[in-house]
Amino acid sequence: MSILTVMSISSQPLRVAVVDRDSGFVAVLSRRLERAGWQHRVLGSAVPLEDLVALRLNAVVVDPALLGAEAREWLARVSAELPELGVVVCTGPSTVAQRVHGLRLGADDWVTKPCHPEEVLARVEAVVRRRRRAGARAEAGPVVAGELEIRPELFQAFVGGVSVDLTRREYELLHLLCAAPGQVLEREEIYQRVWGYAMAHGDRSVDVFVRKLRRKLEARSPDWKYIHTHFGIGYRFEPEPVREGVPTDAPASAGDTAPAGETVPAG
Amino acid sequence: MSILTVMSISSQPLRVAVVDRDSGFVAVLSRRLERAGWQHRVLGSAVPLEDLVALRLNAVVVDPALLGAEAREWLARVSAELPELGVVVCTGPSTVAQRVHGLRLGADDWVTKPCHPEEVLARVEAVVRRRRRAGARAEAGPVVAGELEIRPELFQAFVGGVSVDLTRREYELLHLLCAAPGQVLEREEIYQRVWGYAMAHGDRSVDVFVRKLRRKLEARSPDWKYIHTHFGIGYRFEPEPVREGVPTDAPASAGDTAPAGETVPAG
DNA sequence: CCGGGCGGTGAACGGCTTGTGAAAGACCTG
DNA sequence: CAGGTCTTTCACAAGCCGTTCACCGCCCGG
Repeated sequence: MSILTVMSISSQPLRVAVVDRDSGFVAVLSRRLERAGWQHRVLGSAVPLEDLVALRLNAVVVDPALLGAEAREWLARVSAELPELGVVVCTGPSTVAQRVHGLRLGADDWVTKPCHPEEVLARVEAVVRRRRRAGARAEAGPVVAGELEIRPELFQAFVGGVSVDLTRREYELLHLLCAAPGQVLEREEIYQRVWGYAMAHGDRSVDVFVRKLRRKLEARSPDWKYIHTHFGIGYRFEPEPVREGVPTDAPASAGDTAPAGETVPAG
Repeated sequence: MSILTVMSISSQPLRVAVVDRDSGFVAVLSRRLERAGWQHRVLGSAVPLEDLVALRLNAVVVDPALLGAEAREWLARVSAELPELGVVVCTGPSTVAQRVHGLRLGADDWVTKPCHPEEVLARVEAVVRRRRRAGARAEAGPVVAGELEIRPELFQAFVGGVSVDLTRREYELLHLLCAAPGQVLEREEIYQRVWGYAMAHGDRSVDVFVRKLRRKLEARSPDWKYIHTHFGIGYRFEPEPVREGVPTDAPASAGDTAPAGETVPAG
């Protein structure tokens, strides 16, 4: 219980529609939603998809009994046409509901009444969280930086087309650096954005992970340097790596005059 | 109510023939079809294909018991000559072998009696929808990944042409993984899409079924690794499996450059 | 030239995640 | 209702990863 409360507090308010006629259920759930600070609207019957769009909802809690025989179709359309909208089916103990569920209609989750409002909230949150993450990953286009390629939709990084095995932190750190090529990122900011909270004084995690990344990347393309150190500040990612050791003669002279740290790519 | 309007627009009435002699079943289903506004016709025995064409049907619900010895041929011909026509086989208790056999001959789906008329309707709708956009989408098309092949129309998987005995959950999990080769899928997403609802905290079902799949697959092709673990994230399926233990020397240099991590499948 | 601070690096510890076998429970079948 | 299969849950083992620490080298300011 207390856990659920904490969770709903920590998450930002959501916009939810409840499509149900069970007055008792609606009343309890409604109160709970209000207490969580979520904006919600109770609907006595299903509405056209267009109206759902107009409500700018994050999720909808619906009893398919109100949808009749078209429940399946409705849910399928919502799922297909409103990818941002989470759908939690909330049914009575009927067996038909279970069959419908078995037929995989397109809802994200289901709850059987009677149930705790807490549970509904928790499931709605889980569904929305998942939808958001999936959407974000699908939206975030691939990042290409020289031989290096990051594909968020695959959750993977590639060097020269070959996938690099990265842990979660490694991947997120590399993604962050790659997304801002040529830009110097302060340690504090890196930590904040990868770890999600403020860096404690004396924490060396960022350094250690930069080390790990360097090792894994340079194992693939030796004598290329992707991550540069800025003393007293942080790190910088270079998409067009500068060859170390042997300075590539031709570019070297031209390169020294102007571009050294510059982002200006092959162009 | 408004939803009904939406629904009737989206799922237009279908034309269905029911080939069955089970009077109880036919009566119930008939009434339900009428209520859904579908035009339907009950046939006491199988009819020549030409007549089916004349009826301009969207789908046919048929008990193969009525087809007698010609059941196989009939189904095969329907499948071959009437690609627009969905076929839902509705039988009494049958073995998996019989079902698979029927599906192999061209049926799109099957239901076992006794069953809820809702279920029949739902399956017919699904089948018609699938047929309508067939060909273009690989929705129900076979998935081929290296030696592994998945044929949704048979509900079966094959390794090197030999079928693998999989349970429902195993099959669906493998299908999901295969459909996204090279992609890292998070546990929550896997659970959501295979189980159909949100994963509860601490649920280990995905792990257990990955274990089962690994065991069955690797029993067929030892020292090949299909399913890779991404610590703290989820799993990834590799269509072009990497041989474990001994790094294949010759292919290693050539192979590393291109094929390994590539996601781009055949089509 | 020297010293202090900062970053590089390797290793080790602890916690958390996953692998794995088995038992309990749900479901279907006969 | 009995028997089997499939699914879920549980407990323990194994392994990985993230963090921290210590030491050393390097950069920068004096």
